[in-house]
Order: sequence, then structure tokens, then C-alpha cells
Amino acid sequence: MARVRKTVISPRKQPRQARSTRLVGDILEAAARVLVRGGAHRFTTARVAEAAGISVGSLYQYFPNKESILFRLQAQEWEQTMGELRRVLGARSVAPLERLRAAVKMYFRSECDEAAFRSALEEAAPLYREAPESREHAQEGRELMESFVREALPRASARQRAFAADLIGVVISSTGKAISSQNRSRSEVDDLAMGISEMLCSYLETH
Amino acid sequence: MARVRKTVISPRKQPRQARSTRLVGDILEAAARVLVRGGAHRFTTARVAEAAGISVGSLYQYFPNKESILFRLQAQEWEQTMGELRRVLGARSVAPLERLRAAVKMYFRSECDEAAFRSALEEAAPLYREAPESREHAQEGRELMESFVREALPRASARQRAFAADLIGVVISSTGKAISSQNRSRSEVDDLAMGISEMLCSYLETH
DNA sequence: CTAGAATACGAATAAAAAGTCGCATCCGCT
DNA sequence: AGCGGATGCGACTTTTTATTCGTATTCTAG
Repeated sequence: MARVRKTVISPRKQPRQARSTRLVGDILEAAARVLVRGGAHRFTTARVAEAAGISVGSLYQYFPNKESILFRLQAQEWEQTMGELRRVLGARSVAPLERLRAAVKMYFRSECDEAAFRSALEEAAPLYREAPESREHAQEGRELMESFVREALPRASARQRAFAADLIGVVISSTGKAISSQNRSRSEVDDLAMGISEMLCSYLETH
Repeated sequence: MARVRKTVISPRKQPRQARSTRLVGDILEAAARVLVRGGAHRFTTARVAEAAGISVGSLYQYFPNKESILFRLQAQEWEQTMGELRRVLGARSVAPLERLRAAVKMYFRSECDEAAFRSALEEAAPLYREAPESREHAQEGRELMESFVREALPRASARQRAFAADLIGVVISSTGKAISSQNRSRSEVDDLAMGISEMLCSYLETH
């Protein structure tokens, strides 16, 4: 039973000159378009190269395989979203529950506005999820939630806080995925954000 | 822009004799094993046939394509889960909120106990999701939630009820998926079920 | 018992896709 | 200018997969 799925993601070679830096950027942009247009199913290196106006050979100079392109796309998205979440949840001048509400609203909106891209990326997740880099992202998310809960529930036990952080994390991330895969209107999404953050806040208030 | 993805799912031919009936059953059992073992990624008709101890040719006598096998697996699972949900949520002798708690617990447990199968099926969803039969399932689910909410919130407006049903449906189904894909222990899952149903119930109580 | 229908078979076909490699071209530096 | 490394190329190889179809076998009705 050798389950040796070694998911290699790290770039094959660093671009040194200006043209190759541009090339890597072009590949990522084109990859996003290809992914949105055809879903994970039709995402092939040949199509990406064609959409970027380059050859497959060039693509493989900087990406060791197809998965690494998808991972880079996901990583960019993750970085941006995490930055915004950190900013919203860490705003000390605002009451914790207000911050949570704002975070949910912001996150749901981003899932809604980029629904096609996010859901396609999610569909492709099995291809890059095994990479160690992906696990780090998950860990980062957990830490963010824990530090938020530490502030929101300063008098709770560590055990209670860990549970609350897990619960909130699961609810937000999973419903967020549902939203991007369901093609909902922005107003529907705002309503859902209201409802869910209300639920989460009243949960926190009673603990 | 021809988006003609005709997802055909309906069986090619009905089994008439006993041996072919058995064969169809064998295929579905083997398919489940293959899916669990290798994920959607490694799910091929050849592997299914081999695991079932038959030939590909026989497989294609009763299934028009690979997707239809996956759909049948999903449909079986759906039928069973919907039956149990209907039973729990429809138990008139129990208070509505109690039923909701029981339903969440039951659903989460089933996701946890069959995690490998459910998450593999979810991974394969893009292959059969487009079929009209799949949309019917979603509709069925929505109707069940609406009829439950009609009972739980008899005095709410139709608009409020529709929103509550949607909210509850989204939260339960999406967190359920998260659970099956995260390989959690049963006690963790029970705790989450408690937390989430508490949230949902307190939401319903204040409306 | 036997004809014809149903079933089972699996080699063969055709399509698609990942990734490589030898060669041509370009860039920056001396 | 001209050298060496960096870059870009794309035809080609290899692997994998879905699905078909002609043939052999098994069942069942009369």
C-alpha cells in the first residue's frame, strides 16, 4: 500500500530577466482565465500556454507541473483573503462581535464576487491539497480564529475557546464555499451573511 | 460559445435476467470500493470492472458512461439520507427544535461514519452535478426544509420562513460536507453537531 | 430440445493529456 | 562586437482513459 503521492509544488527555476518575470505573470493570469472558463476538468497545461500566448515548453521552465500552477493561484487568493480577514478581525478599536460581523460580510462578498473563480479553484483542490504548503495555510487560518476568540471570550477556558474557534472557522469557511458554488445574487449573499453572523454572535454572547 | 455539456445519466438498458441484475449490483458495490480507495481521480471504468470481477464491455451494457455509475452511487446515498431526515424532522410527537437537533446529529454522524465515501463522492460531483436528476434532489431538500420551518415558525411570514429554511439548509449541508472531508473523530463531530444545532435553534427561537 | 434473445467478453480504437528535449533566439555584460 | 547564460520553442513520446463492437456463451420460452 504505497500511498506515495508526492505533491511537488515549489517552482522549478526563478525568473532572472524581465521577460521571464512577465511570462510567469502571464501564465498565472491565463491560468485563471482557463480555469474559470472550463473548470478544473478542462484545465490543461496546453490550454494555459495557448491562452498565455506562449509554448508549453516555456511554461514548464517555471512550473514543475500542472498542480503547481493551481497552487499558485490558490496561494495568491488565500494571501489576499487572509490579509483582509486579519485586518478586519484585528481592528482593536471595534467591538469583537462587530468585527466578526464585518468579517463574515466581507468574506461572503468576496466569495460571491469571484464565485466562478473560487468554485473552480475549489473543484481543483484535490490536485494541490496534499502539498505541505496547503497545510500551512489551514494552520494559519486556525491561528487567526484562535487569536480572535481569545479577545472575544477573554474569560473562557482554553478548551472552550478552542471549540469556539473551531466552530466559527468551520461554519464560515464551509458556508463560504457553498456560496461561491451556488451562484447567488449579492443581496441574497448579504442576507445570508447577516443571518449567519447573527447566529455566530449570539452563540458567542451566551458563552 | 457552445456550452453543450449533455450529461446523460439514465441507464442504457434494463437487466432482464437474474445474472444481469446481480451484475449491476456488483458493479455498484465495486464502484464504491474503487471510489473510496482511490478517490474520484482514480475512478475509471476499467478499475471498476476489475474490482467487480467482470469485463468493461458488460459494464457498458447497463451504464451509458462513467458518470452514470457515480450518479447512481450518489442517488442511493441521497435516498437513504433523505429518508432518515424526513423521518427525524417529521416526527410530530417531538418538539420542532428537538427534531432539528436530532437531525443535525444524525446527519453529521452519517457524514462522519462514511467520511471516506462521502468526500470521494463530493470530489466526483462535478462529473454528475449537471444532470437534471441531480437538480431534482436539491429541490427535494429545499422542500423538506421549508415544510419543517412551516411547522417550527408557524407565525412567521412566508418571506421569513423561506429565508430561515435557506439559512438552515445551507449551514447544515455545507458544514456536513466539511465534516466528511476533514476526517474528524466521532466525539469531535458530536460536539460540533451540538454547537451548530444550538446556534440554529437559538436563531429560530428568536424569530 | 432448440431457436432466438439476452448476456458477457475483452482486444482494439481513438482521443487527450503530461511532460521532455534538442535547438534557436535573446539579453546583459565586458 | 561577441560570449555565455537565460529564455523560448513546439514537435514528439509515453501513458492513460473512455467507449465500441464483433464474437462467444448462457438463458428461457415454446
